[in-house]
Amino acid sequence: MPRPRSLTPTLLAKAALAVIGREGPDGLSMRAVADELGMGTMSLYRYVQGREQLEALVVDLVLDPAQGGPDLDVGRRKNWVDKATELAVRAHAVATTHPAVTPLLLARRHASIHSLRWGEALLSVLAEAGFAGERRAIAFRTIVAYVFGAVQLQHLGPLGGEGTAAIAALPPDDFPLLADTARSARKISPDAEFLSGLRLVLRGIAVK
Amino acid sequence: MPRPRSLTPTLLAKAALAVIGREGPDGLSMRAVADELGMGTMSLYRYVQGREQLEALVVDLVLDPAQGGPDLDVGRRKNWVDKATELAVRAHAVATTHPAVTPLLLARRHASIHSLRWGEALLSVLAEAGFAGERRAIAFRTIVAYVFGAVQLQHLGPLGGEGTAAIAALPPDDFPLLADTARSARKISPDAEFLSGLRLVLRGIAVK
DNA sequence: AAAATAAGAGTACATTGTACTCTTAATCTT
DNA sequence: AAGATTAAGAGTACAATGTACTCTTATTTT
Repeated sequence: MPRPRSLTPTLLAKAALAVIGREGPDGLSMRAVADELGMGTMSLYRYVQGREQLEALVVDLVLDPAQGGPDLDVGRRKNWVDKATELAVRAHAVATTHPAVTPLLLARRHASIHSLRWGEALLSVLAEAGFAGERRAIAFRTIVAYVFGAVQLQHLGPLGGEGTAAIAALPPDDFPLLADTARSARKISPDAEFLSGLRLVLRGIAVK
Repeated sequence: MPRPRSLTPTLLAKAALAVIGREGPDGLSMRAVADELGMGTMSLYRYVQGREQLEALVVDLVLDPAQGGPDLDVGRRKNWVDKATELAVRAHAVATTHPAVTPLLLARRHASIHSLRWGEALLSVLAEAGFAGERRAIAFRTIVAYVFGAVQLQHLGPLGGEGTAAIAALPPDDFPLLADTARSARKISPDAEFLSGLRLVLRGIAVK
């Protein structure tokens, strides 16, 4: 009977994503998204409960496999390490392809169904590999901690980023190893760094 | 010639910490801190450039070894794995002792000198163990990624937390392994979980 | 054509960070 | 001892934000 809705959650999320893309993460506001859609600010509240839920929609959009999120099918690979690597690399790729969304992703990923599906997929890889009970739980949480820790590190730590700037501004004599590491790290691409670290983590889990 | 300052950065940080402790992380505001100190809001700006710097002061205070932050002396231990474990555990302990400060810690740790010192200490442990160049850089970043990923996970994921609530609200049939893992994880204390994961990571780094 | 109902617009307010200006207290000079 | 000096601190004001609440309007069913 009533007037039909003009938006879908996906449309809303895309508008928010466009705003973030144009104005950066801090440019996201209810007003900006409403303007992007040519609507009144308060009209958004017909679709989301508030800003938090809007952010959750963005995260959901980015993580949606149908929209470029991580594909969860790793059936082809032979051993579980390769399968887990594939899942982790895809998650990492998604998180770093949209750098402006990374903070949102880190903060709200746990509320996204796609994120849960990814977790379930990783767990099933571990289960197939024979992990069970507490050992599986630990292995799982360790991988997840590494993946999202690395994403966060990469977000803060790129060469032009705030982290490196702070280090560069310090007396290098007090932090010789940190300076040296920053130099070494400059030669490694973020993707290669992630992969190398991931191999170490998975190796530690794999060894009996 | 002028009137002397009535505050030190430490005093300011302590007031901010008190506010966070009483009102939670979202309760931190320039006004609240000023009230806590019995000053006008704008007077704070004689001591900090803005809110960001105030947050940095809080992080610095929490990470200060002289105030309960991670002690960096691990000379006693025999092998590098034990030393690295000690450093990681201390960092984890600090980060989780002040749960209300955890978000700040994760966001601004890189700007704190104490955090850099911790990094330098960890690197020197790795260097003594014979790691150098890219291998050392990777090992270092891997450990750091795990430590702060785990802190973040623990912050979001405790039983009463938002993460678990979201999982519990879902159709358990779609996420059998996730549900099972949540059950297994409930038996493990956060500290034990952190330590177990850390052992896996360090083992992966140690194996030739 | 009219009624019904949810969609969407508009207004208003509390909360925040902070720019700017004014007042005041402590020190140094004479 | 008194005044000059200078930064400390108070006060005011404003822009940006999230959102509660009310009013209007478009669309579908009767």
